[in-house]
Amino acid sequence: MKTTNLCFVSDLSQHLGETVCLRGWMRAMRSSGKIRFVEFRDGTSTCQCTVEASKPDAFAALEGCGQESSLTLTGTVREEARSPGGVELSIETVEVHQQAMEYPISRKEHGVDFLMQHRHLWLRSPRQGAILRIRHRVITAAREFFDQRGFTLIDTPIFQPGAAEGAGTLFELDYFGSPAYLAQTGQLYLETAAMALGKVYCFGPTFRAEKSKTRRHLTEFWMIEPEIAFVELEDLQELSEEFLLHVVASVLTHQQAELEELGRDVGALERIQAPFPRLTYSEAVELLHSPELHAKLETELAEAQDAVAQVKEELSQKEQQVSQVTKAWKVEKFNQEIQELQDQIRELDRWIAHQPAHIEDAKTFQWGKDFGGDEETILSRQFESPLIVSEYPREVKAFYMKQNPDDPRTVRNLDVLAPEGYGEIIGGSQREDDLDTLLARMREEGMDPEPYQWYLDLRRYGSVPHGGFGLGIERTVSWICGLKHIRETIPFPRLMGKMTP
RNA sequence: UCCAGCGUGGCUCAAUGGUAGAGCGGGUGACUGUUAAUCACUAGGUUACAGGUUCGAGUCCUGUCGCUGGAGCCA
Repeated sequence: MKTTNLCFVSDLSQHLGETVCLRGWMRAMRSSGKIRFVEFRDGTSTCQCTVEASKPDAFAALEGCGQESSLTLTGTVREEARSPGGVELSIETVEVHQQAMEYPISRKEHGVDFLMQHRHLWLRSPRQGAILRIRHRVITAAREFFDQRGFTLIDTPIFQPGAAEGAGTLFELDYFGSPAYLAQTGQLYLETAAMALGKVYCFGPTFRAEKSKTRRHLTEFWMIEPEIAFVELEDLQELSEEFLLHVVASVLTHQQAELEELGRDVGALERIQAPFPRLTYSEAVELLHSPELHAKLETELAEAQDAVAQVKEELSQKEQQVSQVTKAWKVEKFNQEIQELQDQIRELDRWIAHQPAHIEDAKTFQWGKDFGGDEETILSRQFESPLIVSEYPREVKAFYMKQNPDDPRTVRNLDVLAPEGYGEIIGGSQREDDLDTLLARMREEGMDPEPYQWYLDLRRYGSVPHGGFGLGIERTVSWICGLKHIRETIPFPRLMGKMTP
């Protein structure tokens, strides 16, 4: 498409006084008789454009254009205090590519179900755009981190013959008459590549058939997994720390505008610093049992009750204000805010109601159990930086994790828990590199070693200490963006019972 | 799989068991500085579905389906 002086909205302010051409979509149009205001977006940003009746062709061209009509606009750029953003395009000519009518997503509030059914259009909204840009930054920063350290990208297969972990969580499919499964990790293959190239990573989709309907789960998500020869648990702890610091710093450097669009508390991200707190599983259990923690949880409970009182105060103020408002849509806006406050109160109340049970669970937590979401939340909320928990009981972890030489009850693994209660974003381990120990462990799990001969070969031919971890992209994005639900972190989320669009 | 909550115009929501309504969005018209513009007029409904109770059901009861959140499992 031939255009002259093509320009993007994001750098409009560098073209003051010039005649430029913008291509994009109409987000909204307001009219005041002889002047029309076009809110215009082109994928980089949004700006206000105006056209006056003194330009009859351009003025008429916008007639009948609904929200999301596609347009090419030419006009002059000028400073304008009355325009949001301070810059405005005075339109000279309008080319309408397509007149859109009755765009389903209005600028009012919508329910989640409706938005999810219109996910293909929902992506056009500013908030979703901001999340997708941050997702891109997280992925770019993650790859950059490993690339700069001499890692080689290895693509592991998505069709896989069996499970690395529990088989019940895999999607089974028919592979020319034989059962096959969608990958839930590239790890076993990655280990072979680490023995070939030393430092490797994979980045791809992974699939879990878990029937989880929560704000933290997808059935299809993306994971980046490094795997390194000649490393032990302590090296992995350090690597995961440097890795997360790099990703967070990169987002803070490049995506301030997006974090602001999302209303993210940037301070919480800025306060993250090395060294991250490190606890062994046993220390974490001790922490759960400690009276200091219980006292702190009691304090949190009291604070939450104060918070409820505060929100209720705010609520009654709003309810008073609403009676003085006459415009119907403003009343409705107030009602929406009131609704939100009531939701907040309900959530806090639920948290308060469960808190005694949480404290009790923490007190009575038994060594040997895996941490549930509640324990993870309690632990990670004690720190401002991500928390590294290592050396879990062997029974609750996968067969390939290296047995702890100092304590055969535990393995040399690590989980990294994001702050603010976002839970596990990294899971990994040093791998069992001794053939006999690994075989014994597989027998313990009732696994047939036969299909794993290729994997066991790594322990026969030049075995070395090695390990790696996996970072869930969506959980990381969810945490960095401060989102309530993981479904907004991926363009087309796959959830239990949801495949379209 | 289990527990809880919710299904009313395209969207967001109202409606003591008694005539189904508002705002937004759509359409028509007015307005040269709008910021979810404003104002006037207008079209739009088998209240998720199937039974039941009742003189009368959007509202009460039973079942089905769908959605949402949580548990378990996990990144």
